Amino acid sequence: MALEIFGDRWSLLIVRDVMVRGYRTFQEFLQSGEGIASNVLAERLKRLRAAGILTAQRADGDGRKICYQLTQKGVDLAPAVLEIFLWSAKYEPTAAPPAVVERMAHNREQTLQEVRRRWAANDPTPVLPRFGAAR
Amino acid sequence: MALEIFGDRWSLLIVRDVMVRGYRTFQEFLQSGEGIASNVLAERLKRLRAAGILTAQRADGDGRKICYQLTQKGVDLAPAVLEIFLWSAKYEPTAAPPAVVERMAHNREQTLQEVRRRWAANDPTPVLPRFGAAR
DNA sequence: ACGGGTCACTTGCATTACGCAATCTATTTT
DNA sequence: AAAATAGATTGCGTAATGCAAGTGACCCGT
Repeated sequence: MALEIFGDRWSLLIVRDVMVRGYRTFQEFLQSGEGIASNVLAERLKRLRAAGILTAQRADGDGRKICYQLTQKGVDLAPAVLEIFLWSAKYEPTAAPPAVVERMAHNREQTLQEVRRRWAANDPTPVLPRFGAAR
Repeated sequence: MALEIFGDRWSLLIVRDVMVRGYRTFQEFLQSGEGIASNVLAERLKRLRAAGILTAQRADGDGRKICYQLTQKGVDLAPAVLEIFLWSAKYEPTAAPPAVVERMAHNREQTLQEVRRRWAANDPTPVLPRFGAAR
């Protein structure tokens, strides 16, 4: 059940960060406040690419940066990520404002549409603002 | 994002097994074909109970067996489990018949209702028959 | 009521994964 | 050219995992 890929503490978190927080680069993932180690991050990014969930390319304008993006397979995880987020919001203390959670819970399809739209448009604007999204 | 609880290879698999395959006992989990080790299984069951996702009680009729059940918090994971299952069915080889997957994808709410109904009625009949559910 | 089997774990131990800090190479900035 | 930055990689100690064997409680047929 996909747990060969997501059966660890970090993979889904990375997917979520690129999906709803608009993260693109190694540094952004590293400094996301979750505390992943750099070697583990490198290994997970490699694995997510191998699994066809992320793609990577050098950023134009800065040849050092590598720009990670979701594939179709990756963005198709949006419903799962959303449901996990909603469950977490219900049962765990979260920094996300209740109003935002409420809106996402009642407009799931609209929220997903928005995620897909931003993905298709390569729009890195966060779906969830900076308040810690889903801890 | 709940990954302190599910950030491992086995926890969600256990939840799925009790949720849709009707598993209740240690032996059933152990022999589910996934290959979890008994010490790890014991530890995960303990953790899921501590997290308030499972409860345990001795089976009436056999004082050796311990009957694990989902809590409300546990059954509320159904949407997330369903979405992960659908994603897996789409992108991984699965033993589940395409017709079944199709039906679940198009009748999500009905499928979830059925899971909740069986949970409320304490009905261990598998939602997914024996074909390997969601590998 | 005794012996064998079942059930839910535990224990011991080798292997693997992880967290952390330091280091490396390529590229960009000053 | 020198310093800084980005994306990793390496070394190492600790924690988690897999595997086989063992433990104690309980059931069942004789």
